[in-house]
Amino acid sequence: MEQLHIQITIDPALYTRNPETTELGKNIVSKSIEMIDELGFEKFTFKKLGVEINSNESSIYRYFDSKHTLLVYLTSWYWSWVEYRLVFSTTNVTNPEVKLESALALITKDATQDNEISYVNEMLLHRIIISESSKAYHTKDVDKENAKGYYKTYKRVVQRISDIVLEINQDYAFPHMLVSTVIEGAHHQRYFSKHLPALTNVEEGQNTIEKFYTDMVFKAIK
Amino acid sequence: MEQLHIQITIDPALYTRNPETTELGKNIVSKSIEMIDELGFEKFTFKKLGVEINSNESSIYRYFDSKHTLLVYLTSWYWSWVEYRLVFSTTNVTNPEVKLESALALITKDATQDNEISYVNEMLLHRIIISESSKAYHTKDVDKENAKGYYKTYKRVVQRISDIVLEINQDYAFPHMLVSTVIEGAHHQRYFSKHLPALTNVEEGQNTIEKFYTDMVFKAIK
DNA sequence: TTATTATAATAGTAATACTATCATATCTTT
DNA sequence: AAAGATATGATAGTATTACTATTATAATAA
Repeated sequence: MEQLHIQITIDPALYTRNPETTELGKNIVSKSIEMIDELGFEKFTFKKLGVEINSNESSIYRYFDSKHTLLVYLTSWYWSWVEYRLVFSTTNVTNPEVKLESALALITKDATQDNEISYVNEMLLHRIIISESSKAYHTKDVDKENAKGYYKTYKRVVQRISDIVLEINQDYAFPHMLVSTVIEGAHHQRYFSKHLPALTNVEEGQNTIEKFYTDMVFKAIK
Repeated sequence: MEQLHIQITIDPALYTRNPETTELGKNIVSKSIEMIDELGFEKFTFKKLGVEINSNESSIYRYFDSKHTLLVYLTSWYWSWVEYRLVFSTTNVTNPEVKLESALALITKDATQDNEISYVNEMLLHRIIISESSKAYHTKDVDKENAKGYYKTYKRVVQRISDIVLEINQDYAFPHMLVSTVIEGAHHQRYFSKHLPALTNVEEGQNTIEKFYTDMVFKAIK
């Protein structure tokens, strides 16, 4: 993709100090992605992160008030990034079928290295989203957090793709369900293919996940 | 459903002492379901459970060696229960389309109170599965635990329904993906309808989730 | 140069997820 | 009925977690 020097803007509700504005902040985001990928969210701690970036636990707390909000921040970042690429790849495309195909490719394809934003490793982030992101909203505080706008960017992506679905068939009754099923499903299938293959039919290097969901969606809305 | 006095058998790998064999064990299972539903998995602890059942933390550890294995135990129990009802509702049915419809109803419908096994509140358990069960396999230890058979019952349910799909269309290439997509999807949609309604099109009392997935599956495999 | 702000270092707290030990109650076997 | 085995309960202890609070120091802006 072209180098556009875009900036992903995150809702200030998700941080106490904006990590994008300082070196320390960017280190926190950058290294936390690596460490959550490596340790898993449960074993990742701000103390360990502090050691890795030669900083201090207390300094990290000035940017994020808990490791939970950091996770929500990362998922929000991820969905903003998806939204950007979604808009980029669908504007000026008139045929809604073609648009939907690009959109589905975007949400079902394996992420490839793509260094648009220097301090975020999008490939690792994608892996975190697959294995950890559901923990962001499976909390007893979902409703409170939803009210604060924590999940806005995810909802916006679902809305945009649902709109494309409705362009193709305005009478289809379940566009949001269909789109969120594909998004969550693609994550699950990718996780299952690695860890619980009995739950999938994924074949290496065959784009099975993309094929399966593209086929499913177009049949569903016809 | 008929009272058959069935017993759900759980793989001994999932407990250190079989909770079904003692009053204390049954209390642990019973009350843990209530408490996980109420507090969420993160805030639930063996200490709090001990207080509630007038027993002791250390006694609970004699049945389950961690709260994580207790969660896996509960999900395994749930899938065994689903499998039992699945077999019950599909044997002697010759038409595979009818079988698939029952199977889909079973995995997409809202659970109703059904006191077959006295000490397990299946309705609450279903709610736990919806909001907490993905935490059971989103661990860094999945592979190890999978090797120990922790997710066997879930896989068996997926296999059985996949077999029905293949009875209808033996050339369909993605039966396991389709079935696991529906199972996970139905849980997500039910959770979203309560907490993140922008991601669904659920309408109260309309069986939207069942309708959506039934429609989707039959179109997909044709 | 002073004032402001950011960061680092240290200490402290309540809770968590356990493990270990020992006493007591209960149940089984002879 | 006594002796032995087993289950449970009570208590204590540990390392770690997820923070909060305080103070010192370094870097930057007015």
